Amino acid sequence: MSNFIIFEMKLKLNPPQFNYSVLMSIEIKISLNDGLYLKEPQDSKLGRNIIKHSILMIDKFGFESFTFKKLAEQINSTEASIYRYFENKHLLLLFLVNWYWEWVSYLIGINTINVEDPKKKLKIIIHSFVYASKENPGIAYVNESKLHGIVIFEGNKTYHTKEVDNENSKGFFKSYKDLAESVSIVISEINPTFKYPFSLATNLFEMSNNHIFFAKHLPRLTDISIRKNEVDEVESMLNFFANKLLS
Amino acid sequence: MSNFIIFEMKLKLNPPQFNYSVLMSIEIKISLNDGLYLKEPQDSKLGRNIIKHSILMIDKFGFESFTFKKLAEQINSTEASIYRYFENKHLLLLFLVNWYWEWVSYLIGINTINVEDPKKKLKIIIHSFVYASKENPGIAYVNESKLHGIVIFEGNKTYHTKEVDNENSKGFFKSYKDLAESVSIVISEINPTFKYPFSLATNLFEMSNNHIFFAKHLPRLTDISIRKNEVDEVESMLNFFANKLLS
DNA sequence: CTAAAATAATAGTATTACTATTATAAAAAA
DNA sequence: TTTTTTATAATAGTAATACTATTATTTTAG
Repeated sequence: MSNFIIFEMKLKLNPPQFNYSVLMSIEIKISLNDGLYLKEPQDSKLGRNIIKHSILMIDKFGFESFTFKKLAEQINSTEASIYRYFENKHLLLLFLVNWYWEWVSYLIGINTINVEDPKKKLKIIIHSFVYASKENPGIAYVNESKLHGIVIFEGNKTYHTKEVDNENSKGFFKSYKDLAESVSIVISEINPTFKYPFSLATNLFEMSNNHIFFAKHLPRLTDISIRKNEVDEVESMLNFFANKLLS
Repeated sequence: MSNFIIFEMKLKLNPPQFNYSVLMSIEIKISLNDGLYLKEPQDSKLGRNIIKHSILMIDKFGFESFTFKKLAEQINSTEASIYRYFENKHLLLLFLVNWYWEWVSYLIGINTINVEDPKKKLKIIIHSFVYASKENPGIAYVNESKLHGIVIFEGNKTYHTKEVDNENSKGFFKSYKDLAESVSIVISEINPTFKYPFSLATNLFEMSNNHIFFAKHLPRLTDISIRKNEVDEVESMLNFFANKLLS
């Protein structure tokens, strides 16, 4: 697992001496394939700013009209400085999406700890797919909710390029594949004779994103409606599909 | 239905007179929402050339690196002339993808004529999703097989843009929605109590394209393998999913 | 044969996606 | 503390892209 946890202790000495308080903060750092960036953005203020504001800007204006120049203006830096962190905007998007895949894996990990029943596990997995954004906001420079929006909107542009095979060989999709595999294991625990555990795993993930999108933008392509709570409905639908297929 | 058929008769008079032969050709013209183009490309030689070679070039080099300039060079025309047919390359892609959706609808239409049993109908639908390209090549200027490749690779870029809502309101996705609806009707015939006929319809279509792609480029995301015949396998998988869900 | 329409040729513009160079500021090492 | 290293900012420049505009030439239709 490429997630790890840093415990950081801050000692705040209020004047006068002896009258002090101790503050403890826990921070999760998700570490990703280092081919995705030129310089680890999570380790510097500028880097974290790039992450933070690229999420906000891509969410707001869309990936196509997002440029490093505009981002630089936004964070009062320069195009050249951003290029020292990311080779190009496609790899920045890939970084963000990988971050999201790892985040979902992490959520599934902590929420299924001590859960034995694979059926319950799969329910939690489905919940994590749909509600990944609403969980406790873990990292200050990542708005998980908007990042989820980006994954829904732009996620599959990361692999629908002529560079897939090349990038795949460098492990740029490993986080997604690991996620799919861990889900497929649960699926096989529920029904060891089920022939399509990987396909179902990815399909549940893709379907979750697709139908949240369809409900909002192309409602005639789905039975989910935003009039009710669309994410709840998507969750029920995925549970229904999974249960029926694995029964 | 926006498909119609033109019967055209060509009379070839071989010199000398009286020694003649008659040649009859049937051509299908798929007509699409006229907001997709500035000038109907199917009605002129240059227009048909644009369609033909844009399919070949997008399939070969990918949508991102496809430009009107390169296309113009390829067909010995000019950028400006292409712009008289299509406002921009995104709308050209949307035109092509709509053409494909209509083509699949057309195939389903002719192949399910006189078929009563909705289960058989759904089987034919799934076969059409997977094998749309291998059916009789209908139109000289469209390489259906490569167009299917484009839909697999670039299809969902057509709606993952900030213009979706605007373009949807102009009916630019009508062909897809009509296709989904016609499939959903068959699904409801099979099982009238099934709660997600539209979702299943689109999911079967998307899944077909996704898993053909995954098998080739991200094999750990699917159970389909290219070692065997991947399209056949996808077809079996979709049939299994549909049958199980509707049972 | 003429008029109208379609296409080609050519030129030009703002923006994008970068690369390169130098100056300055901040952090780490001596 | 000073020096050295490293990170960032400022500035400039380039090839390609996604167009628009204008005029010339060719094709088609009446």
